[in-house]
Amino acid sequence: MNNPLLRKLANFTHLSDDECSAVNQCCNDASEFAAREDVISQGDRTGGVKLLLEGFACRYKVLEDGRRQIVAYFVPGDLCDLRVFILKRMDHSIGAVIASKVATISPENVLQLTNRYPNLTRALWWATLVEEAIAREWIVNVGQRSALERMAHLFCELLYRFRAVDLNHGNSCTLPLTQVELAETLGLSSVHVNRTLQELRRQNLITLEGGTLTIQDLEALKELSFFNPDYLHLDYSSEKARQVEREAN
Amino acid sequence: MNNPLLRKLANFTHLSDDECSAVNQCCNDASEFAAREDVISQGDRTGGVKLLLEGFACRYKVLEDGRRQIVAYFVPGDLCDLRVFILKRMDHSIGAVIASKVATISPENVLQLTNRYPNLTRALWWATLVEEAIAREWIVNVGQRSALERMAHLFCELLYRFRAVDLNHGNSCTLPLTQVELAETLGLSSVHVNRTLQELRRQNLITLEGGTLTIQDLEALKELSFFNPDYLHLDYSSEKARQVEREAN
DNA sequence: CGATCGTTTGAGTTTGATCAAATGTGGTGG
DNA sequence: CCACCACATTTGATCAAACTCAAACGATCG
Repeated sequence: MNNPLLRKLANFTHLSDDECSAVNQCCNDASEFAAREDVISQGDRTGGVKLLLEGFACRYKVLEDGRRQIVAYFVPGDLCDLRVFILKRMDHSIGAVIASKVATISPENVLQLTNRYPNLTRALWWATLVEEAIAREWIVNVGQRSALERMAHLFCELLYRFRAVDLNHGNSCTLPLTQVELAETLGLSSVHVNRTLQELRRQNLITLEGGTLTIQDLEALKELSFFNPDYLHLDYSSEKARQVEREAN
Repeated sequence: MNNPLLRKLANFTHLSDDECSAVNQCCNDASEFAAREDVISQGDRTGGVKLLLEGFACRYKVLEDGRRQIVAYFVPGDLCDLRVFILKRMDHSIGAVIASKVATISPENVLQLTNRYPNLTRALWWATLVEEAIAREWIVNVGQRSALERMAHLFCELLYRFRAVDLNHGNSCTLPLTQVELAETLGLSSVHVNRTLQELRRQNLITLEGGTLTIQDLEALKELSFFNPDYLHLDYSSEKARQVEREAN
């Protein structure tokens, strides 16, 4: 199970060996992208579905006057909308933040998967719904939360998402963003990001260095930012919970 | 064609009579909601897919301390995620802003539609993708744009969306929100919304009274807010364009 | 060893928030 | 018809959060 997508989907349901290998076969067409290289750019014709296998990437939009807003992060296992190919052109860009490995699943393969494996299809829909929920939460984040809360909330979300694909190390995960990029994510200036980071460090809530984020006090960070993980729908009450239980015994 | 959903989908593709009547049959189970009444609340078990037939509604999330963020508007013809029922519980609420008529399409009916009508299914996917694109644009809006730009951008979007379902009157459309609700949409204080509205009026760009928004100078408003309608994927280059052309001749 | 990029710091400014009060506006009941 | 109430809008004054500009500092890399 070295496919992060499969690890992610396991949070929603159990997948059969058949389903797993079908997914794996679709991921053969993978290519490498350099740090800060676009995987696909605003205005491009849409093609297959992009799946991040390794690395870290983001969706972003650029305004005519150059302002940039990052609207989503891609953690390994994340894919862009299953149905992108329905649209003619991309209305935003996807860029690798660090060197990344991205699989492209052709429209045909997507349709084959969804035609043959209903259970897998449900899992992919789940992933899509979670992606949408995250976008909504980001609106709440920039719309309502203060700079400190905003950043804290983002960090909580990231840890949860890395955990969901087993790519955390305890309360640490990779976060290879510059402060400028963090600013473009949070709707703040880079100077203010710097000061907000310092404040979080001062309160001994996090450390962030060398592209690694460590959350020293997750509970405090969650409380500070009103973080409620429900929107991630990491539904440990179902399959995975039972599996976790079995392993625990 | 008095079903706003069908009018909306016509922006993407031509639907056969069969497909149209299939959709219409699914909309029989409709109920009325009073102004400011919740259609479905955060934490509720998910049920069928909600489709707004008449009125105006919004998605919103409430933080523990009472702050509220509206994360989406529903214009007639809009539906919430086709696959909500995959999730156990709602992570946000949907509320009627004014008295509204909402159809509930059962999961079974959704599955039947998508099994039988591939073309219709593509159209529904398109609608879902547009919804996601709007959410991303809202992140850009609150993240990067100034109060004035933000409000102008929202108004442009609204007009385009009402146009897409033929519910505009020239450059006017319904906008039955209080300034407090506008504030909760734009991530501003209600006081500042008031002043920003005044500024837009002072520049003779809009009027807003009695729940009706009129855009007096759409071009100027678009320019002011860097509004680029691409993200709405109202693809007049395809079917509808041809239809419009035919009608024009 | 410059050159480049990212981070940090300081000072001054601006945007937008908060608080408080006044002013419409529509609806209800006497 | 008017008094009253609830609610929304408008205005003013004050204040804080966050931005901008500018410069310095520190890594890393060819």
